[in-house]
Amino acid sequence: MRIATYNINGIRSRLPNLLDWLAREAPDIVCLQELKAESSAFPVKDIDQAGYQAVWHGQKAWNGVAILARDAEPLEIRRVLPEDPDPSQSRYLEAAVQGLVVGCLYLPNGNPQPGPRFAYKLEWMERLRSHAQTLLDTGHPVVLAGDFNVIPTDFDIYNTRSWKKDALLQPETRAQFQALLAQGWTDSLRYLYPEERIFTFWDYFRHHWESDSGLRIDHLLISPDLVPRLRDAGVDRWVRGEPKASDHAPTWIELDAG
DNA sequence: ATGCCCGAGTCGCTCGGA
Repeated sequence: MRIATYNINGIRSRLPNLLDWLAREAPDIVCLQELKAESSAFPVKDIDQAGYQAVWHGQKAWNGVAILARDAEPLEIRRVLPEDPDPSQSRYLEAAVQGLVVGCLYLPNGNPQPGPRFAYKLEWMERLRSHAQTLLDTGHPVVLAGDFNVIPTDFDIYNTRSWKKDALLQPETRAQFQALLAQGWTDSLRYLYPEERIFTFWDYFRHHWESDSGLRIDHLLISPDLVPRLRDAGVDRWVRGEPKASDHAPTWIELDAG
């Protein structure tokens, strides 16, 4: 079973890219972020014709998350992070699907830093950590997947020179991410490929895709009981090279049947 | 120290993204 996370950066303008990817890679479960569309504008019919059922939580212009399942129905558990500092932002969606609990998240960017946006990011991470502990305590197999907007280490970025002040790699940001992992979560891609340079995002500036100057910020964290089932992980880089591509590439894990 | 390249809405500009 393959589970993917993909920051689509506008589902309306990039629906063809999404459908091409679904048709070619056929992931079983998909977490989408940055729909940039209201819930009423979610392309249910196209997703259905592609063979997927979905739950989604949109928002006008910004944010927005969805969980898709191929030939299965995702059962919504919640559509807001408990005690979210600003629940008007659609950044979290959780569903039960294929015997898993899947949390789809779009963590705040946090720039400029310092400032209220960065404070909101750290507060959100605090709330995520609290909820993540609750999920672990249930004993269910859980995948937390999404755009974390966290560069875990300097090995996860092509070069830190022009990013020193960026919210994505500040010590406080990294400490929060490490504290999350310390609860018992596994960063699946890094776990399987500790020595590989892996990127999931290349910004539109300065020909960063062409020079492979990327970041690893899209993550799939798995609960302890899923580690023995972790078969493989990767990034569908070809998607980033398509015309009108999102600045993120789909990132996935493969799990053995439970 | 700032812009670069994008999508979306307020629409020919600003804002947020990362």
